[in-house]
Amino acid sequence: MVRTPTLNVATVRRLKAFTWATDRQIERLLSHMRLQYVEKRTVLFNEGVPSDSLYLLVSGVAKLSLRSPDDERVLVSLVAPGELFGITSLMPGMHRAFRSEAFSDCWVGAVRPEVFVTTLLDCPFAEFSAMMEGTVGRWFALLYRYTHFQSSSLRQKLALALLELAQKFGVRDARGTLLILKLTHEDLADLVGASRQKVTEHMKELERQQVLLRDRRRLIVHPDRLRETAGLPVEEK
Amino acid sequence: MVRTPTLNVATVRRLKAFTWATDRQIERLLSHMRLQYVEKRTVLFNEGVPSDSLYLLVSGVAKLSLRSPDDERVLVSLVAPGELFGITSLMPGMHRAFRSEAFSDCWVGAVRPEVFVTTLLDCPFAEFSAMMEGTVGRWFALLYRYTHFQSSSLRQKLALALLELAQKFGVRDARGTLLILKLTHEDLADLVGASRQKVTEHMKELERQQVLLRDRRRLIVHPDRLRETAGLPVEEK
DNA sequence: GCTTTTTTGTCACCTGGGTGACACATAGAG
DNA sequence: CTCTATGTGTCACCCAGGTGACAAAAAAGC
Repeated sequence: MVRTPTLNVATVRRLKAFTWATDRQIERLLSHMRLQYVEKRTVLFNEGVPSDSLYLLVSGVAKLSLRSPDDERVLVSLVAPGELFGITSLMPGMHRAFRSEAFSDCWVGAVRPEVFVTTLLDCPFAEFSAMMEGTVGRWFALLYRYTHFQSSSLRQKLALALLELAQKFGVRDARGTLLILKLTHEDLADLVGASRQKVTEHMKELERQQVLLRDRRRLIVHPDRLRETAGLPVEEK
Repeated sequence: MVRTPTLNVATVRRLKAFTWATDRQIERLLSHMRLQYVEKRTVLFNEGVPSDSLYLLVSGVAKLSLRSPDDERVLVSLVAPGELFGITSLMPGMHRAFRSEAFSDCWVGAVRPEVFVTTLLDCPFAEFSAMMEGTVGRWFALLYRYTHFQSSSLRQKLALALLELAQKFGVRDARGTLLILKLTHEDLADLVGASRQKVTEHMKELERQQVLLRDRRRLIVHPDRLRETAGLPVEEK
């Protein structure tokens, strides 16, 4: 049988969590936290599902991972006791970026993100949340790209990078999405961490496959086909 | 000659920046923002320097990059007009993670992070900042690792991953830093995106080089030597 | 326009790391 | 203490992508 750990201010302090908060704040937070036991290998949440809870790892080790195009698991990070995870819940309407599962038997505390923010910061959740999105939201996109790079071929990395560029610099055009930047193959190579020569080869190939085309030194890409060559689920939005 | 753009509420709205803020808030923010012209290829800040400003890209394209062990530049991201960058300034005492330079001629607006937070969120900067560190700080470490993976050999990736694990799960020990986890080579392989076999080979080699040693299934690492094999500057802290 | 510089396209060749296969070691489970 | 499952060590072989080299094509100066 597993003994339920006591979760009080002293425990939280020992875990070095919320070091900036006062005892009173932590007490209030704990009163809203539900403690749960998660057995090794059990999935706590999956990537893609709406994120409505924020978690504190009390004991054990948790694991964040994602599924690559070729259905392998990429281990993104191991979570140590005292760490918060499931942070996508702090941004409005965001879905889980990673799957979380217990790497060893764990005790985790779950809170609603609104409660977390209002008790610890005394500021409306909606505002905080918008602020987070406006500031660190972009960095999540980066993390997303890089974690997905991990298990991808050069072709897929290129597609992923071009997709990100299309989101940032793209304008709709009769022929697709026009990137309002003049990028050399060398820039792209630096972006995906490859050699210029191979980028040239793959770009040529992508052009041949009608995934993109070039008008002088401007690129026009076809996001859906890019998404396909990147090996992403062709999501509709 | 370059014409200075006007920076008013309408411009900000057009850029789709701070969409959640009220006109009044934006006005106040703008009154504290100093606009500057950055010529193509000019460095705005370098990685490692203290971060005391937050930037809004008004026009042009900015570039974030980092220097890899073998002195190549990794292009981390291209910044589009309307994006905020230099976000490390929102976390207490953090240094710049990337170098930022103008990819094309740019106009950027700079604000002090305290002003940014207090005008847009009406909450003490110190608290917000601590909150950011406690929540998204960990993700920065991840981003750091992944961006550095980009240009690294498997050996270096392993060293980088072990360093991160040492920070999270390490306890000091007579022989070095003991990782309080039982990790298989397969786990490590998943973490660095490599095959189990090669991880075995490299771990053996690292053991031979006294970078780490094993006590049954527990690892004891030597952070300084890891940092060295990872190709990081051997920082003292 | 003409010249210089920067990009692009394509080779041939090399190498780090992936794959499959299998023996050995270790650790839980009973 | 034995049995079984899971992890480790080491092969031989293969391939994606790096490297260097160079010609053709575009841009950028002037």
